[in-house]
Amino acid sequence: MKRTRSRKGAPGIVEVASRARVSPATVSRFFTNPDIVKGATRKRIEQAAADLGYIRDRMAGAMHHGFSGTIGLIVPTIDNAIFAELISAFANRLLEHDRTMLIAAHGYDLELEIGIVRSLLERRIDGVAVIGLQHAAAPLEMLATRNVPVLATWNYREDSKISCVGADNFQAGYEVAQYLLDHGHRDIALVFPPTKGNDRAEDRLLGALDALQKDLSDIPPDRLLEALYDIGGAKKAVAALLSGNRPTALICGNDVIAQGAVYACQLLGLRIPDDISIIGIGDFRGSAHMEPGLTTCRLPARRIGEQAADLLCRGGIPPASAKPLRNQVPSNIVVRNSVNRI
Amino acid sequence: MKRTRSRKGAPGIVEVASRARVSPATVSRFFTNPDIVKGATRKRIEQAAADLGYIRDRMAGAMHHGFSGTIGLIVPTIDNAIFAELISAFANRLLEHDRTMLIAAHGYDLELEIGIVRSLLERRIDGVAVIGLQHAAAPLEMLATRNVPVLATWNYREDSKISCVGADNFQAGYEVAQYLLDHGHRDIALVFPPTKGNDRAEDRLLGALDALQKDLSDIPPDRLLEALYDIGGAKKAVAALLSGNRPTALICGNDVIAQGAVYACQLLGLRIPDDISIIGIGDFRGSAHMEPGLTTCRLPARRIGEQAADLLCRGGIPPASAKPLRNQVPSNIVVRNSVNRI
DNA sequence: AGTAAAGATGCAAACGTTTTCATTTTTGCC
DNA sequence: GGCAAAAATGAAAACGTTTGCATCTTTACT
Repeated sequence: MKRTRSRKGAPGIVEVASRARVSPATVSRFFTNPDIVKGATRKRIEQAAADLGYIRDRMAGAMHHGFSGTIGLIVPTIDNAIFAELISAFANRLLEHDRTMLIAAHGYDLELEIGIVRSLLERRIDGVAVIGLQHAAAPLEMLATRNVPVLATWNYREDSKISCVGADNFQAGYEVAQYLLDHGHRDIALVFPPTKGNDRAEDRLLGALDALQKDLSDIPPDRLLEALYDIGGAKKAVAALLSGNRPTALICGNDVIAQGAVYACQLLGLRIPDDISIIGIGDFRGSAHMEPGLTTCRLPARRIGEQAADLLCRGGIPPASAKPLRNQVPSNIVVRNSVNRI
Repeated sequence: MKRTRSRKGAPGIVEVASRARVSPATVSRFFTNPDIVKGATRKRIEQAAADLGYIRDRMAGAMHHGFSGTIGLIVPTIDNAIFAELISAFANRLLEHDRTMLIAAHGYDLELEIGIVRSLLERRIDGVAVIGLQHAAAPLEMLATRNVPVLATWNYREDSKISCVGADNFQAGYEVAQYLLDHGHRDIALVFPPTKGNDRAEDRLLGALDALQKDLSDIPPDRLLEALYDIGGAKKAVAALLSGNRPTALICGNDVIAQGAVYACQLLGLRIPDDISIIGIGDFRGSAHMEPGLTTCRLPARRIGEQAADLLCRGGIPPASAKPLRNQVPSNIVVRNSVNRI
């Protein structure tokens, strides 16, 4: 099983060193902390490294200080608008910090997380960001044992067990519901993804219900719909709902579902917002430009991603044993054209 | 700058070895190739490793054989439906191969690729997948020098300089144009992203033009529109186009643009396909479910991603000096409801 | 000009595996 | 039961850096 294809062509630090007529140690110092080598020497090393096309081997370095310069990101899914902006922002910000991102998806199956965490740990990640606050104990323990900082993103709770940066999803749910109430809606249906293992969706739903139950009697069960986490599924579910006696407004657990709902309406020839109002949560890419523009609760994904990256890179995350760090980013309703006053 | 937080809690192969009363070498063998250690010993090692919560350190391993178990993926953008399915499929398949994915985006700026490649190389990636066939020379050279296999995905050309797996984008462009011609359209406008540095878009455009020019005289310049790579931009551009004397059909460089075009029509109160036909390229997530369902040319992103991962993991990619490997995956028109016969 | 402190550099020992080679144990066979 | 061959294991040398300590230069100050 000998691989013929080897890293043979690659010059190492010692080649650079001998070409620059210094010791390997100095070359190493030059790369980690250029200021401590004298100007003249620095020039020579720079030149030698350039001539040879030297590329650092961070793995070898990581053997010592234990830091690989790699940060993990575990998301439920990549193939979806939901986390795209977060992932993107996170990755770009990591790059600015001279880190790289190891990413993996578990498809909303929290049990898979353990395998992923293990795989990341084997690669010596310096830290890991996850989505949401709800996770199996095992992976968290594994990370804690090895003192790898973990940061939950996307959702914020003031009583979170682990450090988090995100928006208060309960409040987001509350706000959209309140918004509809404020606009005179009284017959409101909710379309949400399965909340099992998904604290974001759960919190939103709870928030919405909380607001609604203040003004309304209990929500009849047929006004609470479960839709799978994609446009097609939501479209079908909503189409079914709307064929019957229909509510005046829809709260969608996220913008992807809202998009499906909008399509369902168009399919049925219902005008939005005249015949029915729709509000989403998330403000994903595309929500602004669809027709009609989707009124939704904006969760600042970019900001969350960037903050998460900064925190993880700067090492500002307290160990698992200490009080978690909790950063809340604000969410806010952005009103467009999918909700009517009645 | 001493970090207090260390990997101290982590047992190594030697701890496992002594607990199992074998040499470290045997433990190592157990993990790389379990079959060559005797059943009884195997049990003991298994047990010891479990007791200690041992996790392999692939970095240390990589120091020898040079393979890190990490594959890079460089995409123009993550935050976009375009590559989401590809990325997702690629990542999942890598996981099955027990590899992890290092991903980075350059935002359609090929000059940034060099920095990314360098950063990946520093982490000793075993291979890298890129999008499209057009790339700056420097990063490619860097990779070739170090014998890191490179695979271009998404686009296929029979004369590609580097190994590739993808669909023939020229043909895809040709097909959608031909499809419109077959449906009686003669006044056709094209909405494409900037083709500079984007061989996929360029090939599609060339293909479409090729088909059109067989049947039509030259395309008047006002029928060729450039739209930015996002829904909002496309929507605006198309809305402007359609306010004037409008074509009977639109060829969109990809489904994202098509989506923007659809919204533009809805904004203007144009019915699709009665007032205007729209065809896309890509068949991204959501295209099937929008209203109307988008007729488009399907590029099998999932398949491309999986093939790419397989190729990269199995080591089936010829060195840069040899004849490239070229895998074409078929594209095909999927007809839905956005094109009319006239 | 002389000396102590500060600044640069070199030496060599890590880091945690894998792997070659040598050695020991087991197996198959007469 | 003994012997050769095969299988399993062990010892130790890598892999390419970083870093503490030691050494050699330079600087700053009297």
